[in-house]
Amino acid sequence: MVRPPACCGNANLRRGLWTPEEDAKILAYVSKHGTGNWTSIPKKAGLRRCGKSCRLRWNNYLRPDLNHESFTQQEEEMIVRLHAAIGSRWSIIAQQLPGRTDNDVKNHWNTKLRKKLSEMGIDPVTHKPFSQILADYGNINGGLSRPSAASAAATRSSIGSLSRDLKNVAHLFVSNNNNNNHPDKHHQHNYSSLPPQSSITAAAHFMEQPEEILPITTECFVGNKGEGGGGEEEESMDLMDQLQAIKLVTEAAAAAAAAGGETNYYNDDEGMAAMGGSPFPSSSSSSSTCSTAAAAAAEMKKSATTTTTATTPPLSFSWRDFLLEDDDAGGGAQFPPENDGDLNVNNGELSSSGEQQSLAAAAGEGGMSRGVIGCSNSGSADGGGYANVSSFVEAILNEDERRDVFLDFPNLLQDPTYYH
DNA sequence: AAGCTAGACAACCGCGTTCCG
DNA sequence: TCGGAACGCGGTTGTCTAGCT
Repeated sequence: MVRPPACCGNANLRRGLWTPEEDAKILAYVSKHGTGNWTSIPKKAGLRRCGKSCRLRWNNYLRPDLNHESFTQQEEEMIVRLHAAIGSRWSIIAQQLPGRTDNDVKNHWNTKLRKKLSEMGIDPVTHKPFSQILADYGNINGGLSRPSAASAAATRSSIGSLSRDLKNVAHLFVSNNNNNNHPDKHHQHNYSSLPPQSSITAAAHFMEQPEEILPITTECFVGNKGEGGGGEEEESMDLMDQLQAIKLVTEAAAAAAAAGGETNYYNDDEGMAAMGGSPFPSSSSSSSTCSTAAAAAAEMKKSATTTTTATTPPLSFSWRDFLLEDDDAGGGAQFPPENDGDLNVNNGELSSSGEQQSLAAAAGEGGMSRGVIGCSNSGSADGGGYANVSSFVEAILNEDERRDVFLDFPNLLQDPTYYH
């Protein structure tokens, strides 16, 4: 029999949905004192909740830097791609989506994206077509014939080398950015001497080396996290570094495609049709193949100021990209996707102006449904309903509390990193 | 109008990890 | 070094709403 957590075992503690009054209390308290020890916060704030519940409420809903609007197309792409790469590591995926929590991402995946993929005939777990899974199953039973061994091996080789290359590029990234993060000098590749742009060249070069055959699995990305003491592999690469590696390689693939005159824009009408009958609207520019942080930031800033522009390139995204077909698929599905897989900068609309949006997101009309502040779920796709409403925090705090907060902590409601 | 159902999402639970005395 | 508390994370459940019959 497992003993319930001490903080939650008290029968006098409230559970269930939060009331606006409770939200106001915790907001007022955190505004003044920050988020220290969560177990003591409910008591000090006058809440009959356990600390864990308070922390969850704060992290998942009340934090001023959260984006309460519906997920954008770019965010959905990011989620699906990252899920294909690393599986249900929601917190890591959420880190790539400013203003989103792991719970947000997880819920959105479970309610929307998984279903979308399934409707497209793609297994949301393996990101392979159901038909291929069935075919593979048949193969296991000695059934269906496969394409020529030569072509299959070639494809497998390129994928295998890619998985290795991801690690190599990640090391490059690590050595370029952390300088001394890797204790083992053996892993400090020469590429660290290359300028940042050269990483793309290096990555592209890696992708042409088929001499090693390694299966590409999620373990290629997460297997050596070192979590729980299980990291036997000598290269204990941080997952965020791995994500950066994915980014680099996808950039390299995009650059290679561009050099070869290939584009992947709207090249999958079938997939688009499956997603709802039309290509995704190009709600913002995400054309960045920029390789430097400065360029990415500039791109992000640019896109943040435009919602729709006729001149911005169409979204370089195909749902086929999300297929993780292996050897005999032959349908153009590749990993990584050909187009730009920039993991960090695609959400310009959320980042630079994100805090203002998130502050305003859940207040205003429709922001108080279900008796819980901010459960608007209005899903206004253009966010127009949020532009001029008072902030989310303001909506919760009453007049006096608000005044106190602004007087005592003028930066609180403007700096999303205030608490961290 | 009432009942039913599916969708959406907030919140909880349990477990592993990290922190700290 | 050890043990307990705190924290973080992923899976699951609960609750509410909207739409349909």
